[in-house]
Amino acid sequence: MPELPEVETTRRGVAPHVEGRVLETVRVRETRMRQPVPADLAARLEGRILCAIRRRAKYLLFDFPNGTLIVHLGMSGSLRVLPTDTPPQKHDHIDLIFEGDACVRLRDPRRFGLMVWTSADPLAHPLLAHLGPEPWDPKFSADYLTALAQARPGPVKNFLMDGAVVVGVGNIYASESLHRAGIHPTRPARRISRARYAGLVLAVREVLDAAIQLGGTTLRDFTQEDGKPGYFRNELRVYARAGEPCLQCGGTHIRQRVIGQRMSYFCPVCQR
DNA sequence: CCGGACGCCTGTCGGC
DNA sequence: TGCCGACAGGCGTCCG
Repeated sequence: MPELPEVETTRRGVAPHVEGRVLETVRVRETRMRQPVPADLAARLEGRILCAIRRRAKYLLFDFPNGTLIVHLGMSGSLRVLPTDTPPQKHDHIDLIFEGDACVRLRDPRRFGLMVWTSADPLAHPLLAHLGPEPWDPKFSADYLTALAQARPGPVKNFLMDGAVVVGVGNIYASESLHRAGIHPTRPARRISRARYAGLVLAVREVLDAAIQLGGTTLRDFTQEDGKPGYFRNELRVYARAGEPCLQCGGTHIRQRVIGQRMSYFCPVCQR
């Protein structure tokens, strides 16, 4: 899926087309997602103005005057902005059709994503309430990571991908951030110094910022709102590069190994 | 409380 | 060429 940069890319791409516009029609072709798409979605949304699209972690929040549509892209989801008369293809599950011929279309082949409604504060919704800080939140600091890590004997990669620690860092950007910070992904989180966590905080922000600038990373399913892929794939230094030379040291080939049930990539020389 | 294993889905790819 | 298993960007749940 979309990790944070892909979700933010989607938000930035979609928002200018539809913010401030009336949502005229909701078309749901498939309700079977991670959670069922609510049957009353059209009744709640049609005729309402979309105030803004926010992002929290990997969730998109479509704010309407009467509540918020919470969208998650799962592993294979994407949103496109298309002319209203564009015929849907396989796995195009939901259309939000706005005035001015702008159709926001959700495609999600694996249906791990979701689209649910809340009339209350979306940040207090059970899906969002227990999430950790955004990567750019000052709270996400070396002191914070060092303190949390003391209770975490497991691999730092798992620690970094835990949404209660920091949000938005998935499998690609965990490997990339750890490589840039020179930290081995299997190193126990509690065995990492405050100084190295300071470097990791910077590395995470640097990688995510750069990825957002390039429209995210497309491995397979992800597309930007206009259908283009994310170009950060060309900037990946370790992810999916097993066997290739490390761009940092040049003399070592990138290893791959399953850590916490997820494939991980690292340079055994640059990362300790 | 924690981490680890597993399941949810479909599509694709590599090996035989 | 076809079949079959492994694997894929996430995350909630269950179990020990």
